[in-house]
Amino acid sequence: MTQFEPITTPEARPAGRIRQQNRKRIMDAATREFARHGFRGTSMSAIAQRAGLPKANLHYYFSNKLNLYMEVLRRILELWDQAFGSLSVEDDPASALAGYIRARMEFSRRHPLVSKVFAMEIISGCECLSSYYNQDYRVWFRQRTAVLEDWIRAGKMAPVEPLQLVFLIWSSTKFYADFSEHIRLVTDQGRMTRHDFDQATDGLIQLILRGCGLTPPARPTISSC
Amino acid sequence: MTQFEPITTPEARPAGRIRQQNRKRIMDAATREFARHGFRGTSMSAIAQRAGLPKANLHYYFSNKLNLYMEVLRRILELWDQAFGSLSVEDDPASALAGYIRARMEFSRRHPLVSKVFAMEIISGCECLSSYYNQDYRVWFRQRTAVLEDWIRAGKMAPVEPLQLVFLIWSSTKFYADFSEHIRLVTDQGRMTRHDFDQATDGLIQLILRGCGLTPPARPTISSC
DNA sequence: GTCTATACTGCGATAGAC
DNA sequence: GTCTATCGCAGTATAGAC
Repeated sequence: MTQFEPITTPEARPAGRIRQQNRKRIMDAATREFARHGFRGTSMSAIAQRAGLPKANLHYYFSNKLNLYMEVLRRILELWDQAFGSLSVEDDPASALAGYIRARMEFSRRHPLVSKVFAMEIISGCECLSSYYNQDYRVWFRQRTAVLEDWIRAGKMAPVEPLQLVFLIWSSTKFYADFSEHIRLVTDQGRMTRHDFDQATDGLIQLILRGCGLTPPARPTISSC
Repeated sequence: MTQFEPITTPEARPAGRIRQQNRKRIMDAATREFARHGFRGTSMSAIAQRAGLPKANLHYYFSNKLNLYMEVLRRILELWDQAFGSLSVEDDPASALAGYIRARMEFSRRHPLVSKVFAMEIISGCECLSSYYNQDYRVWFRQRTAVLEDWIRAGKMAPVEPLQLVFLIWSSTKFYADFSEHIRLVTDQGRMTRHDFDQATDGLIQLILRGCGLTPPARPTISSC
């Protein structure tokens, strides 16, 4: 099914530009709404309004609400997989962990809505995500903790419970996306700037690496103040 | 308005036992539902069903859905205030921070639903909580970070950005309540036991305190294995 | 392929019998 | 004070004109 195959069967149709554009418009709008109100709390009309389309139109692109939601989740998981490379035993623990924290913070900064949809789904009980957990993720996760165990066994870092460390990094970085409103209200400032994020990232790296008995590597100061 | 005042005016009525019981039943049921589906995603009928009451009955105890939600939030904030004492400059940083982390983890273990309602509300944009943030909380929060600053200035701990440290503790402990389903699916085990929580708590204390340049105090091993 | 009109369901909330 | 019946409305989804 290449892009240049002649349009014959309806299924194989490579979906016109307008269709793809509208699908994206809808999914972007849906992401915003789902991030704020979760699956049940979101209405198709709200999504339609945000996408600038009549609500009946959504059913032309997505068979139903659940289908749209699943597509949004699927796109999120793709983004996710792209964003975080895998750790390797050969890596230097300090720079590998720092890189991981940095990548996660960058994700929180660039895709806060995506992170929120994910958070909502998990808090709601993972009904739509459980299939995903059963597949590749658990393997990917074990591989990650296994690397940490190897590092500890080799004396490269303090004997930290790998699971706890991964959870710590997960939660502390995700926090800056999911609870941005909490941060905004507590600090009494506007939304965090790129610079704020950089500082928070460096601080987290310092804290966590020191917590693991590691010294943070020289931070790549591309900054321009 | 004591408990023994004669029943005269309707407002001052000390609200019969049954009424108080039913209110609690409803609020408990509501907490479960709100924790799972957020404000918009929760229906009054679902709450009624869980509480074992006809849905019209809820409107007898709470004027409307928003009112019920706000009451649930208010009860949560009370619990919150009770749970976490305030830090003092005189305290020993290590044991004070350890105590704080322990208190938060204990809260996550005992009140996961409460934590989830709170998380949902924040992710949804804090529309109902913003008034709370404007009042005492910000002061309470500043006082807390100020103590950290004092400790750092006195050379009692490493120069960590206080805000980041508080956020780190907030997120890493809240994680065990809000993302319990994620943990369950990743670890492929049942719900975390009390013992699991104790281990996670100790691990977190180790990691965070070392990250702050502190040595964890001897942990109060009341355990009985 | 796209929009308008509408069917049908379940929601929050209320009226009124008891 | 409590329950049954029901209203009005917003929700998802579809039918059918164009």
